[in-house]
Amino acid sequence: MSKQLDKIYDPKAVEARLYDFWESNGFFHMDPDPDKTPYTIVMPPPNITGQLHMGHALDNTLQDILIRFRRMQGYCALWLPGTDHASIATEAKIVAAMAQEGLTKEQIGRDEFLKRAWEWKKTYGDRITTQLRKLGSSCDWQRERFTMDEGCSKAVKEVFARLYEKGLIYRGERIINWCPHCKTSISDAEVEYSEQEGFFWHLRYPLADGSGFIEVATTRPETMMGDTAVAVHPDDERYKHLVGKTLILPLMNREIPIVADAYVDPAFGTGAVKITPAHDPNDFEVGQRHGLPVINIFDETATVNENGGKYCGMERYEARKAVVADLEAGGYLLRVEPHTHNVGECYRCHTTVEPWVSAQWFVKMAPLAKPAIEAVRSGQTKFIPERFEKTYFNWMENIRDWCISRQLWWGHRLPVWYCDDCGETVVSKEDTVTTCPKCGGHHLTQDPDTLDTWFSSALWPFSTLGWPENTEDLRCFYPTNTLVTGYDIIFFWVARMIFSGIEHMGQPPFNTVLIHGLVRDAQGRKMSKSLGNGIDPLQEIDKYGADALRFTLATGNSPGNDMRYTPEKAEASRNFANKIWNAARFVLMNLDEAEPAPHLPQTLALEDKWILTRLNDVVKEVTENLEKFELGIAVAKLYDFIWDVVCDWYIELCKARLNGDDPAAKADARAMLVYVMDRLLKLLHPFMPFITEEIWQTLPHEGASIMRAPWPVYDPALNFAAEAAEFERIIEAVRAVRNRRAEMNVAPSKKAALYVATRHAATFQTGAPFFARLASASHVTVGESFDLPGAVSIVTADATMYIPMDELVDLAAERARLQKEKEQTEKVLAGVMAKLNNEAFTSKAPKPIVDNQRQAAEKLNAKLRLIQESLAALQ
RNA sequence: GGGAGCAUAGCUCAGCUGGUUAGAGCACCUGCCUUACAAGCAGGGGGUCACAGGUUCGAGUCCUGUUGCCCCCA
Repeated sequence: MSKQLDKIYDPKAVEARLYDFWESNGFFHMDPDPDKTPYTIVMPPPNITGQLHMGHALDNTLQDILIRFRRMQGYCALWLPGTDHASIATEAKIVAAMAQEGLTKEQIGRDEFLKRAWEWKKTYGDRITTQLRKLGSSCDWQRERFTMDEGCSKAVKEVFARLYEKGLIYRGERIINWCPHCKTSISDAEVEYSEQEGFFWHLRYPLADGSGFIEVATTRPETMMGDTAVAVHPDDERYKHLVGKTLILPLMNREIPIVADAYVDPAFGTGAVKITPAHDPNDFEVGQRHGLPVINIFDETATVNENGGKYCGMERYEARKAVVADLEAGGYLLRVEPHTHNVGECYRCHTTVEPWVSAQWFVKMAPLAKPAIEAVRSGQTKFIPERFEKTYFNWMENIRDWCISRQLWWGHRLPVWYCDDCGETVVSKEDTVTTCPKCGGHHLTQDPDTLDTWFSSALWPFSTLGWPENTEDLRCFYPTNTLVTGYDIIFFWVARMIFSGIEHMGQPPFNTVLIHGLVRDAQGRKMSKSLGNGIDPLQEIDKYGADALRFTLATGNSPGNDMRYTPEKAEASRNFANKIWNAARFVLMNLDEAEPAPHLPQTLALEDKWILTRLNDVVKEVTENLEKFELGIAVAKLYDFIWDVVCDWYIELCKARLNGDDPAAKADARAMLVYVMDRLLKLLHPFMPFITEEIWQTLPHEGASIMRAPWPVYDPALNFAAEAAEFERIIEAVRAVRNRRAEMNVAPSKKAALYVATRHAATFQTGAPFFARLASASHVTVGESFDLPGAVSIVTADATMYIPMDELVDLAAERARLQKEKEQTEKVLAGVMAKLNNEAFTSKAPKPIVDNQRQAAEKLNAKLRLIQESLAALQ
């Protein structure tokens, strides 16, 4: 015995050590290599505010599996990591932290605030990357990037300037989504809608000429101070005669027109809608069409401003109460009915968003969306699963211009200056602009706003590779290959990367988007901070090991689907790790000091040919599954093969030779075990990197690390289909004996002689030692037939086996059992024969399927014959 | 209102382009400390694959409809 392993695998003892070993040896690093095909993944950069959560764990596990697989396959495999400045999320956290000290950002000013933000980045940015290391992520840390580092900032300015010059970025006074808590605009994608119980207030707006009134219904009475019209459908007979007349806006005593607009649904409510262009996106458009004034009644905190008359200074919900009370007092409130409606919330702080008119910067989407749609339509970029392409098309085809300016301080400041002298707008890639290109003035002020955090993320696949410089990295690794991410950020990020890549690089940023779902809790609920049901992956790593966590996440996963995480699954994965560990212990304890590197022995036993054939199949299938991104299927196959085939059978089979007297056979068995383990560890390495490395290093091996070892390849020379099938006969017979003994409650320790009557004498002669070891046979006799009255008989398609155990045999029970087995076999055979006797089946079904059924029938017939013989012998 | 997904063993889920007698893990039952592993070994019970039609030689798998549950978009 050369080395010894503990009885139980202890992840804590190996993970940190192996990670350091990999990282310090540069095994994660990849330089452009003209002799290799590149394979690139850019990591979705986690926010610097974040802790590693299950979503990250899943996302990065999948990426790591793919990159380790491709690296072993010999690709120039680069996984580029980094973090995101997450403007709004980070700023909110810093503001909250400052509030603890009783400070506001206005008090300390922009420069001081940014200083704090960078300190924050320094403190918390490293936390998440440390956590990614614990997971085993084999990303190239030498290339780690940050969305606000120098290179990314340069790319941002470059893109902004280019798009501005092309007229694809513009500034405009528009209605946008405003978060009164974060005090910034947000994009359409950043608004989440939720159903809320509310009310429909029916109001009476009197006609100016005193001839009556119009009834309007609204969910937001407090916005009435900003009403500038009432709209009805042009074909609505009820109101046709009123169009063009004016109404007196209650409480405000302002005259507003009645307009006709097809936007109004006559069947909804009263068919008359109050129009508040400043505070409703649809009303804004109606207002545009009819040239209505826009009266903004809220300030940046959604508090009523001076346009709101006596309600000035009231917060929006307070104003609602006051307005409703006054309407009621004035006789304008007709009735109130309950009503559920969709309310938009800020995706960061969940404050109800206020539609608000303000001057913002936008990206003109139509020209960018068109080629981005085409790239997916043509298959240049594929989504897995494909159905997400529909989601993507639907969004891209109905996309509105992207509001990119944010009234925040943490982020990329707009590269825009305004000339104080002549009012010129200057966009520049330079850090500062001192002279106005129009009037030559020197008084320029930079726009105080920053960019939407997703503006820089959209450039991630090329900004991280050196763009706008034409670097070697960029030439080698762009376009990247696979983007792995959740369906929840297809709009935020994936779509924007695609159009950005096409616009600035001339081709889409990746060819495959592998979409995964959410990791939910045991009850299927979304893990969330507010529910407190989040499971900390680091705690799970601590309990079960990183490999077990990874294995769990990979096993339960199929593309696009959510999964549940339960500790029981992690436990099962840990048990699997321990199983491999112990298999390795067994191999190890049989090895000599001087055991050579993995190789095949000169002489292959029948069981060797069987396992090599099976292994070969697994190599082929797992490789294919991984290439098709069927990671969950690949890992399940490995699990089954390693546990059920190698551990439960092959290792047990090898014990016959290892414990025998033939030194040559012993050496062969040892070599085979080393060879098989070597292959298995390699196949499993992408999923369970730590334990596979630890074992691989202990066993004879070639190379410095398993993570740089070559991926196993299917070898036609090692395909022994006929011998493998021959060996399966033995396995089937062993199973049948065990089964029979278990039924009879015979303890394994109670050995008994076994007589095998078969036409495959040679095969069963070879299998004799296995019956002894695996089927509690004290002695095995193989022959053509035996006359053993009163013995227990066991029938397979290839053999009838007898165990003389007189004291245990109840002849009547034995007959009943055989009768039952006979009936069962007949039933199955009948099903098969029904197919074979069906002319339509034999003529139309593919030949292999028909042959398969023929063989099945043959086997069943053989078995039936043997059962009948046994029954006859019992008479 | 538009679109997508899911429904398979008690629980969690596989089942890829239709093809042996529908699988796994956990749970359950029986027997085992067989010198790698009790986090284990051997065996077992348990499913009208949501429902109703259809296509096909053949449907858990494809089509249509129904029901239920979730999700996204407006």
